[in-house]
Amino acid sequence: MATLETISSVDTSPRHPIRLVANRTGLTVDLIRAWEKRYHVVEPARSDTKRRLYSDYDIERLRLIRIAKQNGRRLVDVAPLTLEALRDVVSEDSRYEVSQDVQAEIYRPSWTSPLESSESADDIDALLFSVQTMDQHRFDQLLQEGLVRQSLPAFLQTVIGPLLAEIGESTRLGKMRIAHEHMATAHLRTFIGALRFRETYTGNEPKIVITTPTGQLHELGALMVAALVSVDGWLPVYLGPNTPADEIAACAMQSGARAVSLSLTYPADDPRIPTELTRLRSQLESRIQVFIGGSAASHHHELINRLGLLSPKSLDDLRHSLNMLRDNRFQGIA
Amino acid sequence: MATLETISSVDTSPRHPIRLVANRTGLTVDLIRAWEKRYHVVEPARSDTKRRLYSDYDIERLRLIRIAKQNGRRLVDVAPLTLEALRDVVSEDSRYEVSQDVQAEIYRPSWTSPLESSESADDIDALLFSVQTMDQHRFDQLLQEGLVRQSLPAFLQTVIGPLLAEIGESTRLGKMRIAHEHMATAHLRTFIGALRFRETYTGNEPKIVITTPTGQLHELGALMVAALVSVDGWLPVYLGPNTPADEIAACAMQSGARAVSLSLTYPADDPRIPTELTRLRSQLESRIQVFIGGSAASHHHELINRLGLLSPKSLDDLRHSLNMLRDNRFQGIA
DNA sequence: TTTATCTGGACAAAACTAGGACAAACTTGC
DNA sequence: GCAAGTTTGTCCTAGTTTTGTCCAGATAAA
Repeated sequence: MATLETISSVDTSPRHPIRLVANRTGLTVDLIRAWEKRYHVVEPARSDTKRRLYSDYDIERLRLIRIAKQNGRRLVDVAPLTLEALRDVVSEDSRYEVSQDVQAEIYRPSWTSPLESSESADDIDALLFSVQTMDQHRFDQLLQEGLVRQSLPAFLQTVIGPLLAEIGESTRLGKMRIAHEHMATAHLRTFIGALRFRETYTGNEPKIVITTPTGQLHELGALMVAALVSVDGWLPVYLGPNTPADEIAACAMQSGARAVSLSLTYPADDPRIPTELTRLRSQLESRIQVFIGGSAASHHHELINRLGLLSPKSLDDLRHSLNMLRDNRFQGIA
Repeated sequence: MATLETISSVDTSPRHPIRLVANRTGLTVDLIRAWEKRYHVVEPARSDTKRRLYSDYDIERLRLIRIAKQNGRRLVDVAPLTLEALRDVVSEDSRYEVSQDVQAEIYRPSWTSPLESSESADDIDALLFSVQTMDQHRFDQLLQEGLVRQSLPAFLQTVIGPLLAEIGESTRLGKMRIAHEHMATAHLRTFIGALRFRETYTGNEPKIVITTPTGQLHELGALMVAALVSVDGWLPVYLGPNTPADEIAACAMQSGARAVSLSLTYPADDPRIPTELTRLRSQLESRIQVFIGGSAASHHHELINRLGLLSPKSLDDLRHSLNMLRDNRFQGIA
């Protein structure tokens, strides 16, 4: 099954009814027809009884147009664009949409906020509720729907991140059972894991090894990073949680990676962390950049500086650093 | 081995009356007949007195068609598809995308032969090779392809199970690095996790809580069980690894589960196991069955018997026990 | 006897189509 | 900053197709 390579050349054979298109894009049936009527956004083929039949190509375009609109683009402007052009536009916008949202809370500009922060908060509440009622199906469904409404980086940063924090906190305070947390974690693991396959793979991407060091058993942060970087044209080499420094180094070497990303969450003060990080840095070629993220990264600020590692302040910051590294605009320690 | 032939492909022998089919698929009796009348969705065999007799294959197809409809497909489009083709369609829908070229494979007329054991061995070798070369894409691709060739239960039992054992053994002997094992585990976690979405909910399925007890950190066995039981019309409530007995019990109660399945692998002789199992059994209503599986289950044979738990000898055995449990419930009192 | 299934057909609800109306939100020009 | 125009999402009507349910009379099973 050519999951990966076919995404770049999307199937144009018409076969999907309008209802399915609505499901997948998150648009209403009426709206899809209205767009066709007014701007010929898509011109689906017809069955012998005049029913519309859409191709995968059409669906992907509609999905992207929806996101472009959410980012403040006007329909007239994006309607005539090809799939490729749309991808560029959306990818371009996604670099700013998160930071815009942060500003929105402060300045509250009337013109646009790609995602209302209240909307994200509603999403999170709905997700938390489905966890508490152990409604797995609803939980998965909400995750899928949330992703349709915004781009992946925005979704990870405004919904998944806060959701994880909230679940952790609720469990710690006893507002939620451990069983609930486990269920949510297991489903998120599956969901985020599957995201990595959404993006294109050409074979020329620079590689980045992603994992957590020995003692760090929580992998969701690392997995989010893996999903995120693949959007920007990196190929994640994902090792799951709890990998010894020697193994990380060996893996980076064998795969020819340009960077390593580690996620630290719990326990924050594990005594093995300094040892492992030091060991890792010493075994890696100096051209390989090491990023440390996660809620516990700040506990090791000094160590990180001393070893010459990088500790991005947010996922967005990480993306930015990686983009520079990828484009060779980044001269690390030589 | 008797297990192999029973699970290698979905049973096509006709034996189920229409009522049972309706119960298992969530369709009404009338609707099943209407679909047959109009689109020849299924053409069941008949008894000597003209009663319809459906096979497991038919039931599985009907369930998938029901799901496909829910996703917005038209009956005309999905009615003529084979079971395999339907699986792909449903899988594609529930993930919004994935393979674009399934169609090409779908109409390939050749009926693939049930697994040759040598063929499985080849699959496993190829998979191991891709792990050793850290070729993630090849690894994922091989997993996908393997699944197309045989049914999910067969695939889990003949490929994934042995593969896991082999990887574990190779790592223990130093033939493979820990990094390789980690990469393989992480990808398998994603792959098997995603399988659960291929199947689905009518809302009436009996539930089964699936997890591993405190101290057992390996979740792949449990996850395989989750994927497996969903094929047979159970709704898995999956909690990931390392769940305390109290939490398992609470979860079973809140979700109204009919059964609990635990997987034991490593460490095999963890002293917490007896305590946890005893605690679990005492907190659960007696109508809830508890199944213990995994390579370390045999270390606790005596305990399992004493507590009245069940320890199926294989995945196939587990399926069988669960089918009996489920049908007792659906058939009700005669 | 009572309950379940069979066939064939009728009927109704749901979904889709085309064309158009309308109001809210946004832009533009002054 | 206001008025006039534009863009855009939603809704309505009326006619068609698709799909789910129900009925009647007959036969089989429990």
